[in-house]
Amino acid sequence: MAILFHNTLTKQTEPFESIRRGRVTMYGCGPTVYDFAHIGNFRSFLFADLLRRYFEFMGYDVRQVMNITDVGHMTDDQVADGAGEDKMQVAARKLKEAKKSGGVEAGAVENPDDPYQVAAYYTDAFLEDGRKLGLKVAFEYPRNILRATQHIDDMLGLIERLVRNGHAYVAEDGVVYYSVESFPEYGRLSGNTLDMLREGSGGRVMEEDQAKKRHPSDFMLWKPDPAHVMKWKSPWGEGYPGWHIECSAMAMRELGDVIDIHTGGEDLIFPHHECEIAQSRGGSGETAFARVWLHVRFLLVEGEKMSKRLGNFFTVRDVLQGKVTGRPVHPAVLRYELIKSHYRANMNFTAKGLVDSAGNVLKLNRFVRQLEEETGGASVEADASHPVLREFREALSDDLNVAGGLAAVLPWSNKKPKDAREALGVCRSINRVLGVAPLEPTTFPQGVEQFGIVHDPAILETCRAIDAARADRDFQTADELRRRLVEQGFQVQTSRDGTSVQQQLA
RNA sequence: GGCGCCGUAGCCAAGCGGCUAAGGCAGCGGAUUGCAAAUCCGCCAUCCCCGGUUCGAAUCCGGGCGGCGCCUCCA
Repeated sequence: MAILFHNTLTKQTEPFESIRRGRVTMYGCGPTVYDFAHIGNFRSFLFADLLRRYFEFMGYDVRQVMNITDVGHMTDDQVADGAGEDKMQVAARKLKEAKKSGGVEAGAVENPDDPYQVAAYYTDAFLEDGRKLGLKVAFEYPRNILRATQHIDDMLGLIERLVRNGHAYVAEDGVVYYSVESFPEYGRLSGNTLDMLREGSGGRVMEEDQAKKRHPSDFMLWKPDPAHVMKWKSPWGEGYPGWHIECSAMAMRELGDVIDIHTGGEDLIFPHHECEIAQSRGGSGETAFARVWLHVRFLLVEGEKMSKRLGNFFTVRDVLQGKVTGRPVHPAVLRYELIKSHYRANMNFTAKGLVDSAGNVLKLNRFVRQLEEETGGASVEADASHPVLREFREALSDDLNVAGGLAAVLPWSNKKPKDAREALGVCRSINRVLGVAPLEPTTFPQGVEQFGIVHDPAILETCRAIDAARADRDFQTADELRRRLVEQGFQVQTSRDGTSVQQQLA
């Protein structure tokens, strides 16, 4: 069966064929660690995760690599390459403020002026969030998640090659620039042309800075700057790398000169990915860097662009702690919410959507739990021709149509299956991709409670009190106790068999 | 102004030229219940607009309109 993807590079939906049969190499742009990652970032990371799980589900041997940008790039790079304030310093200042106001636990970062400590703090936070949301690659750190600061040598090697073969030059200010005019295909990915870029740059960049470049779109590979907080020795003086070079250097180091798939948010198409292609191909001489480029659309929050000003800017921890719904959200619910719609359509993140997702996640888990009880947990490997598996596979094979896949699973899970063991096998197969029912025990060894099952003795005692009151026909007391449990975020079921509660997942 | 993606019910969303347009949430009616919740049964859209191709289009083509992104750091 054909696997189809909409390739940004060709602007067409085309059949996928990996470079090496049965193997896929994937590179995805990861987070910068100057702050906590937000849900928009995670939509993109989860897309890469889903893609990787899909290929594994299809029997491919997958190697997925992601970067962590822990080099402090500059706040005003757009005005003049390397201008403004170092983002690590901004992060340090914010951390100090947060420590004062108690926003960050004291001692979390001993010395905020040490950029490596700041980076380590936010890297840990990212990994923690990623693991909660079932991001497989987050469990492989430090393998497969590479930090830019650990790969300066790879970057220097690539820059050297680019200078040597004429794709890069040292300008009179000592900065090493990539010459976009040396690479005829610059602009192919984004649909830009050098002429258009030249015009478009008018009035937006500082003339004096541009004068040192051969073309306004030439971008920085290395900037000598001994005063910079994070700096490394190089043939062009002590300084720091440009922000595009890390991805090229690390992807090629880990995955080879040509990779199968490169992913990222749609905003990265230009300039970041355009520049990556230019650097990588300039260095390798290959006719491609990534054969397929996949880009995730932006996420909106309640119909609006997420911004700190509008107050609709949410980190993963904000959502999990209940900042959106008013009660804690189970990580599987957030995972489901962020993967349920097609990656090439804008998704609208809403409190209502989260609650809806919680309903579906609960339903799927209930279904799996029932099957486990019925079979004692013994599943039968489901035949690939099973209608649900087939539909699921076909939907995902069509440009990773998760919604279509869910459309096959949800109606099916509403009905009692004929063969429970086979059904359980189907669920387990599908869950290797979705990762929500349940959150896989292999990837969540500890720390995440079973879905909705309540162990709190005080709560269970209240349930017994309700039973007692109802037995006495003291309905006023029973109703009052029930009302309190509901207020605390529990779903309460009273029946002849006694009162039981389930934790709301969102 | 240039490049690209998207547009199916209140919300999410399937659909890839042909049975009465999946499914979920919400809503409504009913069963059940001390009352609820949960559960079960039933109801709930002609597919952004216009034109074309076709025996037949939500599905293909052309033109609009709308949303979003990029062209400047950003998933």
